[in-house]
Amino acid sequence: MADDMTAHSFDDVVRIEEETSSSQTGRSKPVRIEEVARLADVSPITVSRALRNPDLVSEKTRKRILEVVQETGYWSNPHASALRSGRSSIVAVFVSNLLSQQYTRAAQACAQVIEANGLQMMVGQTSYSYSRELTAIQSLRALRPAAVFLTGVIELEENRRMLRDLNIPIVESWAHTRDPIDMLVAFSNVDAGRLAATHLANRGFKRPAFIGRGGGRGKLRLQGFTERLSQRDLPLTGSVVVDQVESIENGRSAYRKLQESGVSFDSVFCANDLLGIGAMIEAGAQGQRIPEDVGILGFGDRSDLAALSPRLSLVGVDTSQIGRQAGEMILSRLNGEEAPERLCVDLSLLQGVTT
Amino acid sequence: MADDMTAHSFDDVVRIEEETSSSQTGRSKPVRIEEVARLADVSPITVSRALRNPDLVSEKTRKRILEVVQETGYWSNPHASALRSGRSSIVAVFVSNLLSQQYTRAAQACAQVIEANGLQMMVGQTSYSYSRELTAIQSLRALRPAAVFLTGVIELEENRRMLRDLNIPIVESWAHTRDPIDMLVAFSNVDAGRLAATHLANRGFKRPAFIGRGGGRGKLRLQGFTERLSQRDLPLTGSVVVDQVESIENGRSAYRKLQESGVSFDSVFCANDLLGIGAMIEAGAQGQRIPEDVGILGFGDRSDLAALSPRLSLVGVDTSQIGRQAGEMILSRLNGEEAPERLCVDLSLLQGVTT
DNA sequence: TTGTATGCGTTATCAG
DNA sequence: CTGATAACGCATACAA
Repeated sequence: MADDMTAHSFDDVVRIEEETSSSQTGRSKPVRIEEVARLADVSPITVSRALRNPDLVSEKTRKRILEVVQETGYWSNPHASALRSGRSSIVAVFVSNLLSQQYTRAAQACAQVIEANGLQMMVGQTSYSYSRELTAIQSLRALRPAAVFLTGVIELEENRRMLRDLNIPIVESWAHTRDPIDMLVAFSNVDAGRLAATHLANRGFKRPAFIGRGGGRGKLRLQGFTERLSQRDLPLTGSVVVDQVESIENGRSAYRKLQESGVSFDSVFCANDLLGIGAMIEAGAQGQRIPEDVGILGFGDRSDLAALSPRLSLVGVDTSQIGRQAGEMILSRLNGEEAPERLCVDLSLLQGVTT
Repeated sequence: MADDMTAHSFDDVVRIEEETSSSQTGRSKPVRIEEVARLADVSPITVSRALRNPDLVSEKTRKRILEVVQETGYWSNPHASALRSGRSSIVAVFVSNLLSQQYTRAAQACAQVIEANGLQMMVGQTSYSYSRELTAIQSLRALRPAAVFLTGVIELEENRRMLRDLNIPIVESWAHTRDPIDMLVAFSNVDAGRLAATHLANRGFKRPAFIGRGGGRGKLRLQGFTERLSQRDLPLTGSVVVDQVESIENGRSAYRKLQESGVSFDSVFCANDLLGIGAMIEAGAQGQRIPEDVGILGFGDRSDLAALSPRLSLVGVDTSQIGRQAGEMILSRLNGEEAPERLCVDLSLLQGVTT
């Protein structure tokens, strides 16, 4: 089969010419502030001010300067700026995993907020590893970032201190913690479990079960789930703890495992992204009617799961809201305004057809 | 339901103390090259050389310098370095969409390669928009990146020129094009279609159909599919063109649409990530046996789809290979070595149970 | 409101 | 192989 695949064809890439190119092209040397100053007939420092603190420059000169900036396409050299001021316009964002949309969605939302304000986002990956975390923080520290946003909470005291010593706005997120390094945007994983239990109880299910990870956030979700169930005088009928939660297949097998355990459940709270979809698919494949025979409730990022499997009911978090909030907190602080130290992001129930 | 959700609990975040902290902490002023030089009893420039061009410094002094660097935790200031040398250690990576694992997987792989060599990755998003592309490129240009990697091909001539004028290694990717700006890592979308057709033919299917996007790469995949089918004396039995390819639901509805079109097909090539899963689920839900009643063939990133739906057969690309190759090409060029101008990434067939 | 003098930390250049 | 000197482009501090 391979042999007839050797020659490859060229894909059609449309080549688009610009309409009226007003911008200078082919320029090898970037414009410097000095040239702008010369053309606007002011000193370099006035240009600098006109761009960073417009209020300090008279209406008239400012206008003239901005015109020249336009014409020349001047863009300040961020390295020179950072070197002199000791602070760059880079906001460092550390995601736990670049491959998980939960985190990239937050990063993206944060980027939108800060980029609108002339800051740039730099994404790094901590890979759930303390040592990677350390290296990432070290090299980013050298860049003198203006602020840091993390999709997680830093646990290692040494890494916490290193970040704190930067003396810049730091936003941790994703989970509550008693003493964040600086600011925090979180949702409660325990509440997620409670909300799931409340919902299943309200929908009239009597024998709820649980599928999820045994540690970390999964554990917390189970804790809230169990607690609220007992408040509603319902038993936790069964539970399956899984390690692998990366694929739909994991959800299917966990569901089968729950069945094999012999308990008689009428509903399941699947406390992790893909587990819910897997359980739904497996139940459907077995010919069970949903939600008449069994109710399935998932958990995860609202937008992700709604796109992936729009019929699934789920306890949802809006992770892009986390990123947006983080961005806004950072901006406030950089502008010298007050910013909340701790923000709580709402969980919500997204009603599909499975409960 | 909401009212009993107001109080939130603190999640258990383990706080970990470092064991034996040999590193200096609480240091507010970073060490400068001057101090290292003083302690090693050489001039600053020798320290600089010892770190960047060890060969130019004698074994003995180099050893002494590196010791001091270790002790002091010296890390060069990238801004000062970039300012003076006109080149930073940042590699700019532009992904079309941060939310698509296809691209982030490539970015991640590229990061692994370059970070091992002391470079840092900065991720930007072009969002499939020419103007976003322009802004992103402009602000990144200011950072004087060492190289650029794009998960796509730049079409707008003005943007192409801007990148070319940077005079640094540029890697485009994802599709073939006649004249890349500099280097290219691509796979052939037409070949993907050919490979799909060959596979279905070899497996004995007689009436293949197609589901995919009507434009861009989808079109190219259909082109190759049709061409190869006719070479094997098979008809294209039916085809459904969709715009939305973001969810499994889109795949399910496309499959129904194909059925409603009245044609009698025995297999489908779904030329986009989630369409294949959707078709597989829908066929299964209707009680059709796979692959006896109908064969389903997907297309996409190997690792993504294997994780999401391991049973689906698919024409796969290893997008992390694209990123890795790009990273290596960049490194070669930065080290003054020769690097290939164009690299072709293999497509492969991942055998699941659906064909 | 604007300008002058100076230095941020590094590396290119050239000399030894 | 090593060092002295200057310069990268901007923003702080202070003066006018």
